Amino acid sequence: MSGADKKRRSSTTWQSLYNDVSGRISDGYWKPGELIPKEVELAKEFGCARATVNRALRQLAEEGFLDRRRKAGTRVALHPIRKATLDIPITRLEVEQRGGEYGFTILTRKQKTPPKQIKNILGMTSSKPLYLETLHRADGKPFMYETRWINAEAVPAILKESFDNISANEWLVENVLLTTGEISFSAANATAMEAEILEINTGDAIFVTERITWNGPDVITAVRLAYSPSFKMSTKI
Amino acid sequence: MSGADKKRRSSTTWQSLYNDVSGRISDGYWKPGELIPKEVELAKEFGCARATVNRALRQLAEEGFLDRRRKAGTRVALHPIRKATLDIPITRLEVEQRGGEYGFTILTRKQKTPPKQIKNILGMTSSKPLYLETLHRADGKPFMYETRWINAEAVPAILKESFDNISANEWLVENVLLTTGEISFSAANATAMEAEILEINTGDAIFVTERITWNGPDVITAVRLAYSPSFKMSTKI
DNA sequence: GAGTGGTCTAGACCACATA
DNA sequence: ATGTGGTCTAGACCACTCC
Repeated sequence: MSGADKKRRSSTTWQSLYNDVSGRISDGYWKPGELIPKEVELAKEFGCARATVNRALRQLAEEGFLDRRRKAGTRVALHPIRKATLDIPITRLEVEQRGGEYGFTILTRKQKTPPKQIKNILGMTSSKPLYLETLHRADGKPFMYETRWINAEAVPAILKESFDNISANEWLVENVLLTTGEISFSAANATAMEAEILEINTGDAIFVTERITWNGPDVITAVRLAYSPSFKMSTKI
Repeated sequence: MSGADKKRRSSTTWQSLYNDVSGRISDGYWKPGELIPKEVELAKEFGCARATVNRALRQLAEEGFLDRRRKAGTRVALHPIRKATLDIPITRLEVEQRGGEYGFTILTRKQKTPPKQIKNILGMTSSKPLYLETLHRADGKPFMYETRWINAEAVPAILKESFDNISANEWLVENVLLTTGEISFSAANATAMEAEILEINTGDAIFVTERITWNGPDVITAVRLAYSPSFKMSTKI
């Protein structure tokens, strides 16, 4: 080996290995359910460090193409579960990304006793939660109708916010960081009231997302978003 | 330092660092938009290797909480875009995970000239694509109605498949690996025909997902799934 | 040009699941 | 008990960006 070679980087990057392994799966060289060589062997075959192999295989496992288990080794996934990643931006950005001009109106804002269903979600609170109804608009036209309950005990500062310039959505995102939550998507027929607010017909199919957000053990907010019928949520997989 | 200490693992793992950094963000020690210390500094502060810091910060960045750029450093995300990851299993598993017994019926199966809209998606093909309508059932009741176009040129083997024991969905997953695609979710009012098939009322809101799947440059399949009204898709974020 | 994150290496120990 | 992936370290070079 010449002196000029002694510092030559291996040309195997984790991404190139990722591609090579992908190729072997997609062209059937390794079949679903099959055990693939262990990290040390792949490292030797590709002339790179085991850490590099690990990086590539971990990525493929995260994406659902490989199943990895200690001692048992790495297998090609039998049922590659595709994972679709949806970005959930604040509504203002969602509208702006679609090229619309954002606006919103607070339709209702008061502290009130929640119905039992919401009470169960928010848990025991000594003070009444804040209830908000907001109509979000794109280019002046109704885009989405939001009904939200906020646990005033967990976020007392919100009672002082006017929401003149910032929606509850955005306020919470900026003031309550690192939350966890559950989100669901479904379809519903617009009620008469929803139809009037969104300027559509009663019974029109609307896309609904519901979210419950926690900060540690405390429920912060429960929200239902009813989108205008033309709404479509999409992503690459 | 005693001999017994010389091999003591550092107690800083990338996950503990992940939690520490998360904590500093959520309790406001580092605020949105703020530059946080560089990797070398954090490594020194936490007494670990830079690679460990990198692992923790990379994870937080992937999850949208940090913005990282070479030279510019690492900042707390201004608008932490939450990412919801949806698992898209094959329909059989989807039904079984909900505790139902899976069944399906092929309602239509023929090669035919597609409407213009589908032709645009599939691209120029010399042979007619395969058109399939499938009703998927859970415990015998309609669960989801699938209409699918398959590019017979890209997957000629599918013309020989009877689909007696395996749905088109599942066949494609097992035979065409490592695809890319686009997926969208929306709501629609059931047409009279859809209502009859799903045993619901015309106009009922149904949850619709549409997918286009590529294998490299070739479109493999375009499919529309119309779910029974009670369907709700949910995930943690 | 210079600073920061991105990645690779070689070696080591650890944790977990299987046999 | 043993084998495999999971992780950590210390050091190095690279690549992208901002100035």
